[in-house]
Amino acid sequence: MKTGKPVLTKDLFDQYLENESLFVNREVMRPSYMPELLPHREKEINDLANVLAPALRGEAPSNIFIYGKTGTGKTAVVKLLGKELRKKGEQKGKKVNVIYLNCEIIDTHYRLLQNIANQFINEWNDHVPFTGWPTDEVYSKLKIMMDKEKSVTIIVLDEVDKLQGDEALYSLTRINSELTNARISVIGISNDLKFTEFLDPRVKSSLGEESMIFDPYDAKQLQDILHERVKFALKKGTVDDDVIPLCAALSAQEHGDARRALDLLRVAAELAERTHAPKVTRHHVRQAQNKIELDRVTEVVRTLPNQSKLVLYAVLMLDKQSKKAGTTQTMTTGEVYDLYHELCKKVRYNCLTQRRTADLISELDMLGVVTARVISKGRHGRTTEIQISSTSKDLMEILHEDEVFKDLANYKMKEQARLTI
DNA sequence: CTTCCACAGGAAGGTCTGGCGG
DNA sequence: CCGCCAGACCTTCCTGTGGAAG
Repeated sequence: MKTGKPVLTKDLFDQYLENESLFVNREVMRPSYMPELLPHREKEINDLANVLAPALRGEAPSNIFIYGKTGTGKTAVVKLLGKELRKKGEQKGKKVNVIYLNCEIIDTHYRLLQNIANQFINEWNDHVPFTGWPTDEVYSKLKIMMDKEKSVTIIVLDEVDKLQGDEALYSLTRINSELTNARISVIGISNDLKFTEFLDPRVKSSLGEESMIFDPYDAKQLQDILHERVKFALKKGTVDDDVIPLCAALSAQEHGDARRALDLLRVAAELAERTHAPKVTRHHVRQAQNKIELDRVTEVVRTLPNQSKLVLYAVLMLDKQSKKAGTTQTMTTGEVYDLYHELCKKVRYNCLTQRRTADLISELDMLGVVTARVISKGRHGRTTEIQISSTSKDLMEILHEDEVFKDLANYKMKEQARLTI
């Protein structure tokens, strides 16, 4: 830089490498990381182990359903036990297959069977293509493959409620009676307690032989989980004493979601690192909370339908205007609707009714983009008071990404009358 | 106390899309 | 391919209402 020459990339990276990193192993803090130790899930691990144990004697364990909110350790427990089971099976000479499938990605009957079948390809060289075969044929092929293997297979279906239709589940439960040498059992994981209510009764009875519920963690338990991970993820002494309790408390308020707690701490540490701070502090946690929330809101706004975007645009314009005038930053349904109406004409959209617009506003409220509450102004009627949420300051730019809204960037509001109110 | 504003928000019905069984 | 149905999305019409002004 002193010589005026362009900075070489090498120097840039050198600078990065010279910076002391707070992390020892960043991966440990990511949601995808599978820990060896799961604090406060000992009971669940034990119970599930008891259910699965028959697999080691070559018998099929009961099918089981596992419920629990996000971040309560369902997947982690199942994966951990799957690993153990495979290991133990090898030691004992009883082969146990554990196949983990996420039904959010593998969501149709065909793809489910295809994926299971392809787990066996290394031994028998047949391969099932990702499309082209009739589903029945995949099914019978699968049966042949499994019978040749003569082993117990445990199929884990994560997010099983995302699976389309129940034929897929039905055929999996039916398969046992058509196998001679092999056995399968199914573990279904879901965060929807009412999921089984809508299932075919036959599937329901055979699949729900056992069930387990994972309760959310409380703040104390979350602290233990965080401590356990921090040991491996961050350097010693880089985390202030009050940081972990804070992360735990904030996440416990939500749902007791361990994933959130870890995210919070990881983002906080990343922010600290970026500002070359020697330690992660409370301050960073607060910043992290804002960042996570901002990222969430940004994503929500990007994927909003255009009419909702336009309504939001009107809200943002009114907010900007009232701030310029130094008045309080709230507005009413009527004001928003009037401006929205104007904007509609400007961009040649067909304008929705006030009734519908009111619904869109309350949707924005539920998504946490704006805050809306019903108030009465006495003689001046009853209305909803709207405010943009604290994290939604710079949403205008996101809306401008959309072609339709670009033209509005230099659009000025006509009416000045309400400034005097 | 009554009045009455400016909406809230429920009910019912219309239109369109997309999946599904025959 | 067609008819059917469910559900998303809107409209029309409606009744209900908190509380400052009168």
